[in-house]
This record gives sequence, C-alpha cells and structure tokens, in this order.
Amino acid sequence: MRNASKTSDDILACARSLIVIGGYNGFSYADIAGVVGIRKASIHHHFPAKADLVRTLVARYREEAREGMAAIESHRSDPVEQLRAYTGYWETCIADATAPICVCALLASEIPILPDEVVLEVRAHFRALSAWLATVLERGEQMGQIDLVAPPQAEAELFMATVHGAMLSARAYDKPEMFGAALAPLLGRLIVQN
Amino acid sequence: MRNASKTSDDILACARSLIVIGGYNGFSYADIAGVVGIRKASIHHHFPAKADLVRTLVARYREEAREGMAAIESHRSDPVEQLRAYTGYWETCIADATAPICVCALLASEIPILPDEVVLEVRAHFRALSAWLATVLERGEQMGQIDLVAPPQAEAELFMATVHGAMLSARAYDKPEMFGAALAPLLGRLIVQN
DNA sequence: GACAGCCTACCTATCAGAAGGTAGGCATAT
DNA sequence: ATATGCCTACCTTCTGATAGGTAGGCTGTC
Repeated sequence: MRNASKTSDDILACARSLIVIGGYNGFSYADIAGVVGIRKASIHHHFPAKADLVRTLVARYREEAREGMAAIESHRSDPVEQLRAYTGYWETCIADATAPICVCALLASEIPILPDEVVLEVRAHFRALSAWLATVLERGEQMGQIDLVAPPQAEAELFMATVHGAMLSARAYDKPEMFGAALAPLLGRLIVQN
Repeated sequence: MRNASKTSDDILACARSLIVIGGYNGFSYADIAGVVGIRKASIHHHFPAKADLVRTLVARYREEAREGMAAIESHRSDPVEQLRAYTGYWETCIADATAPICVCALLASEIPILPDEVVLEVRAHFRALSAWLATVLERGEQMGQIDLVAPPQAEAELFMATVHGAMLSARAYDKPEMFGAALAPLLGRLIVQN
C-alpha cells in the first residue's frame, strides 16, 4: 500500500475493465464516476488528466504481468508447462470474461491516437512479453522439448502475435473457445512429440 | 457507378483512412467534413447516422477483400504463391502506410462498443477470410506443398490470427518490418522445403 | 415551351448531451 | 495548521444529430 489509496485503486480497476471493452476513447471519466460512486472531479484529484490515468493503469498492468511471468517461472520448471500455463491463463480469462482481451493488445491497435506516455508503456509491454517468451522457447529447445525453426526472439514474436490475434478472433466470432482453437496448431508444431 | 456519388465515395474513403488510425470512436463527422471539404450536415445527408457510414465502409472493404482474393486466385494457381501474395500485399500496405492495419482487425478489438450492424460485417469478414485461407491451405496440402498438422479450417484460423497479431506488433513497435518478421517462422513451418 | 412537382445535394443554424478539465469550498486525519 | 480526499459548481469544446432552407436538375403534363 505504498502509494495508492483504496479509491485510486478502485478507479484504476474500473478504468481497466472499461478500457478492455472499448479502448481509450471508449470510456469517460463520467463512466468511471458512475461505477466507483464518486464525482468526475474527484477522479481528476487522483489522476489530473486521462493520459495519467491510462499510463498508470498500463504500468500497473505491466507490473502484474511481470509478477505473472515470475510466478510461472517459479512454479514450473518445464518450458512446455510454462507455455501452457501462459496460454491457459488467458484461455480462462477469456472464457469467464474476467479479462476478455489483453489491455496492451487492444491499445496497440489505437496507438496513433494514444498519448505518447501510454504508447511507451504499451511498447514496453510488447518487448517484455516477447523477451520472456524468447527465454522460455530457447530453454525448451535446449532441453529438446520445443522445436524452433528460427531464432528464439523471432519465434517469440510469432508466438505473441498469434496470441494477440487469437484474442481478436475470439472477440470477432464471440466465441471464447476460438482463442485456444486458433493457438492449438501452433502449439502442436512447437511442442516436440514423443 | 451504380449507387454512389463522388462525394459519398470521398466520405467513405476519408472515413476509412481515419478509422484505421484510431478506431470507431477515433474520428468524428467534423474530421471528415474538414478533409472532404463539406459541412457536417452534408455527411448526414449521405449517411444518416455514424453506424450507417461505418457499416457501409466495412461492407465496401469486404467487397474489395473479395476482389483481392479473387484476383490472387485468378493470377496464381500455386497455393504457396497465393499465400505469399496475400501476406506480401499487407507487407507492402504496412510498409508504405497505405493501410497500416486491417480495418476489421482494428474494429474487432472494439466489438463490444460497436453498433450491431457493424459487428455483423466484421464477423462476416473474419469468416470469409478464414474460409478462403482454408481452401488455399487445403489445396497446398493436397499438392504436397504445405504441411498441415490440423484440419484446414483450424490452420486457417491460426494463420489469420497470426496475420492480425503481426499487424498489432508492427504498430506497437512502430516497425513495419515486424509484420513480415513475426509471420516468417509460421510460413517456414507451413511451406514444405525441397 | 412553360409550368408544376419532385428529387438530390448541399447549406446555415441550432440542439442536447457528453467530453475533459478547473476553481474553490469543506470536512477529516495527522 | 497542513495535507488529503471528496464535493459542488462551473467552463469550454466537441459530439452526433436535426430542422429548415436554397439551388439546380429531371420528368411529365398541358
């Protein structure tokens, strides 16, 4: 509880749930005020401008993502298991509508109209995620569990892009199961059969 | 020239170029009016509501996509060549910023806040594109040029998702070449080497 | 050929509501 | 007594949308 009050947390949580629905321009301070139960002006007290709110929101999202990756790293040592834990996490989120899509994937599509500060956070998330995936894939290859046809970083970019695209498909078809379905043939190729 | 005046065409073209920048809520009638050189009210004369404009815009986009697929089908008979023509098309569009992202991929991310009529068009595009990709992949497999590990339709969903995700990555990194780079390892796996 | 009737395309003017944001007041807690 | 958290009350600008009007072009009828 180092720098965040309860209300500020509520505002961020609410903004996140609204932003995954319709993006940066898809929600307003009034929407948040209605849900959290305070006035518009009070949100400005915590986050002077919308850009501050969203930058903080994405920064916190990234922190949680880091924690998630660390948790996977510490709970499972098997690279294939780690990959499955990652995709399984999203499969669950999308299925139960906890988080129907990755905040940064959605914001990436709107980058040209996003405040610079937010763009930097989104870009940093892409870099961090693909970097982690690259280490997992590389270790899997070294252990003979994963079959790569390109350098780990390139394979990681493919993997991340597929995950993001699968999120779009699940949304477009309005079929949560489409996420796992679109991903399956890639996992089938990556994972060495025995 | 069956049902569209010059001005109406201009409005649609302008709206499309604006929508790929920032999505449904990322542009306004005022923006279009400024570019096309008419008044806001005149746009309402052609398209009573914003939903009408965007539905028409996406419908036309889909028609062009159909023509594009037909053109690829008629100019090249080789499935691998057809796949490369498709990805190459987007590679060019993204590189020269003609169309930095697929209209429907972008709109898919905002589906929960889109008018129903628009959602139906976007969904139809996803279905049509994946269906076409499935036929290409299937024929490639039959000819021994493409290596599938799942049914053609499932592989098509993977391929489409990867293309869309790669568009997001190109945008997030602000590196057009990331589109082709993210796609390469998948093409490497799909295309049978000899 | 002239008139009426109707259509298309655009205009000005205006609207109500929502947007993000500001100024200043009043409690409570430290 | 100073800072925090939230409030009321505004403001400005933008949003999609409407009303009502004008100019010009067809078409049919007398």
